[in-house]
Amino acid sequence: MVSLTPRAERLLKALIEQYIAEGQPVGSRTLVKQAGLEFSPATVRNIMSDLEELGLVRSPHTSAGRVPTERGYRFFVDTLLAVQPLKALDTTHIEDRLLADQDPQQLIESVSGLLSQVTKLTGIVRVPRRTDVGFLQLDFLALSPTRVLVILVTQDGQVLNRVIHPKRPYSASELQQAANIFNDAYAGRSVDEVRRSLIAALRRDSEDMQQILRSAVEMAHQVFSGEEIGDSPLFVSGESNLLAFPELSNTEKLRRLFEAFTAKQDLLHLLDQSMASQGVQIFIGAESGYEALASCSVVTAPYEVDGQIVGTLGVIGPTRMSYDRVISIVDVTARLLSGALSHGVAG
Amino acid sequence: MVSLTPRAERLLKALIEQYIAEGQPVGSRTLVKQAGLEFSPATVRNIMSDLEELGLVRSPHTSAGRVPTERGYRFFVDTLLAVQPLKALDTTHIEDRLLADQDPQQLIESVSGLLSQVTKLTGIVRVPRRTDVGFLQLDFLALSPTRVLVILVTQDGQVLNRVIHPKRPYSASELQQAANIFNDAYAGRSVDEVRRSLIAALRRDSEDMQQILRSAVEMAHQVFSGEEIGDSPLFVSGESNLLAFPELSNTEKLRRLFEAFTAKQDLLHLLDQSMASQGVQIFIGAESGYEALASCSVVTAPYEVDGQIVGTLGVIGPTRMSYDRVISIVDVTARLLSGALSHGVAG
DNA sequence: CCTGGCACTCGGAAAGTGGGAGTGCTAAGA
DNA sequence: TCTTAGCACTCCCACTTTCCGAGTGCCAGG
Repeated sequence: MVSLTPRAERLLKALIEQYIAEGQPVGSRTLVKQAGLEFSPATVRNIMSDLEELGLVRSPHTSAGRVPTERGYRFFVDTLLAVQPLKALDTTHIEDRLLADQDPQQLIESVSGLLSQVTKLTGIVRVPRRTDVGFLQLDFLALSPTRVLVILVTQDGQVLNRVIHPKRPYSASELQQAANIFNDAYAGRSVDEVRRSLIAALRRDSEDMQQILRSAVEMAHQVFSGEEIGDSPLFVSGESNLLAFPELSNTEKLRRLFEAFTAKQDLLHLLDQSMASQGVQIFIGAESGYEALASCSVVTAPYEVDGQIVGTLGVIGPTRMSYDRVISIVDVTARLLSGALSHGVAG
Repeated sequence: MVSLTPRAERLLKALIEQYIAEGQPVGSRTLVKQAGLEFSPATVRNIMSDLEELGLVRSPHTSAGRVPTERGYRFFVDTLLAVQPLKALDTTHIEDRLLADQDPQQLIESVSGLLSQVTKLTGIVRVPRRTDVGFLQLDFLALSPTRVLVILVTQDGQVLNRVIHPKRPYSASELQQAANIFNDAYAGRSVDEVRRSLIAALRRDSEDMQQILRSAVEMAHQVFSGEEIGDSPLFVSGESNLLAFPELSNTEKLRRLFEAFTAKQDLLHLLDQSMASQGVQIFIGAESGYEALASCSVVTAPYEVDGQIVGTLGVIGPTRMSYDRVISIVDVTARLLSGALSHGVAG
């Protein structure tokens, strides 16, 4: 939409890079020196004035240099930024960290920590709990006469457990039998299907069922109706990295941000959006639409299992972040995670 | 050790209470007015001078009022503080929150959130994973030809699971048989015992064993040797509450503190100490022995299951915290949690 | 031993100052 | 027409100065 002369583009790029590196408003003289431009500060001033009219930069005050606006960052990211591939060193570092951990669930959880360590920002990962996953097995174990441990296993290896308090005591063999009947009845169906059938079965007249299956259905229902299945938890790591940025150290802003990390609601919505599209997505400042994320940018990328997008990971930092580096890290991490997960499932 | 005249005690108490409430150095005049003392500011000054010599208060500078020292807080907590019982309202609030959640593991986890919400400080809970707990059942489930899900259940209802990659593929019935043999062999022993026997069994010549048991032992070993059992995770909630305190907003201090929350190592050690003794324990400032906790106090209390201490919970806040309130909240929460857990196990 | 009085100290807010970085504008040069 | 040097101007920031008030310590009298 905005079109600039090549020279103006070059200038804007240099300005933003300088500002990202130093965090100080950039003046015409510094810019000429730093970027090795072949025209004079006066010319730079003229061009910067144009850029200011276009809303790509602004001066905090008359005698300060220029600072990128959110629109400026957006233009920079869309048009000027050539994301170069990560150094092999970094890639292997990430790869090593991802391969060290074999259990898919743990793997995904550890990724937020990995992202925060590599970027020195805050890492976030939305963990999928697919509800179309296959049901594998249910177990009833008596812990005490009134407490039964129900263990639900899905075909992708998730294990969910819950302690329930049945109406009457069951013997170990009764529980065993109930589990067997239940497993036979529901083998191979998806978790969603099982949940629906359970609800239907509970509505139906209990006379239709064997007494023992009836009990099994009742107990199983308490696990299948739990929030854990289909719930999408969010892992956030490295919040304290953000304390290092002076532009965020405004206590009120920081407080809001940290509350958003705790509440997670806004972040979840944001990551949902990201899940709808492929590749790296970038939300700069107000673009995210959440007040708490003002003066922050979020870089996200979905990850896949066997070609299907199942979750999102990303990084949160100040708008003044090293976009090229962060983008490539997020991108590579998403790819490597997808690979590790698909690999894991396949063999 | 230190003994004060009743008047000096009264003065110190009033001073500390005032300082806790306002956060500003307390002058002689304010103290007289605020605490309704029947002697003059000059007298108060004399007494404060004595208190300063004893190291219980200090002035930030010549013409400021007095501020409690850590020693002063310690004396206050040990001698002057009469912890009044919590209002019934608060108690029932905590009680409700604790009863809402039935699963012991979740219950314990939610307590840190509860503590942080009620105190507006940071809540911490050390979750026990006792290794002397009884082994209940092991399951082997084939996820794919090369991936076996191992599920370990203890008698207190903990469920641990791990995906392993056995050397050769096993059929479902082989796995079932292996689990049966294993469960028969180790039924009723403690997790620790099982772990030890597994190691011993692996050392012994494999000729002694049935081939199938040998496989079971090898696979089980990978789960029992995992760090999860006997590992003691730590839950921390409400870190961002601490952002509200000006005395901590020094960025460097805050950073250290948040890093301690992430690393958890120091906190774990501290809570271990607390677990060794009964009742509420208070660590004021440097008493904790951890640099990161400077100008913070930690109030902890162990909680029990059936009369035996299994874990610790507590609150971290600035040294200038409302000790009486925090102490009673921590105390009540520990008692109620103990009750809820013991109740749960018993019936 | 308490208390009023008084001199003293010190921090912090308010106001003043100078320097420097940076701008916009203008006019001359390419 | 575009670029550039020059210059006046602006404004922040860091520094100093000033001033006030809160608070202290000490002394002398009750």
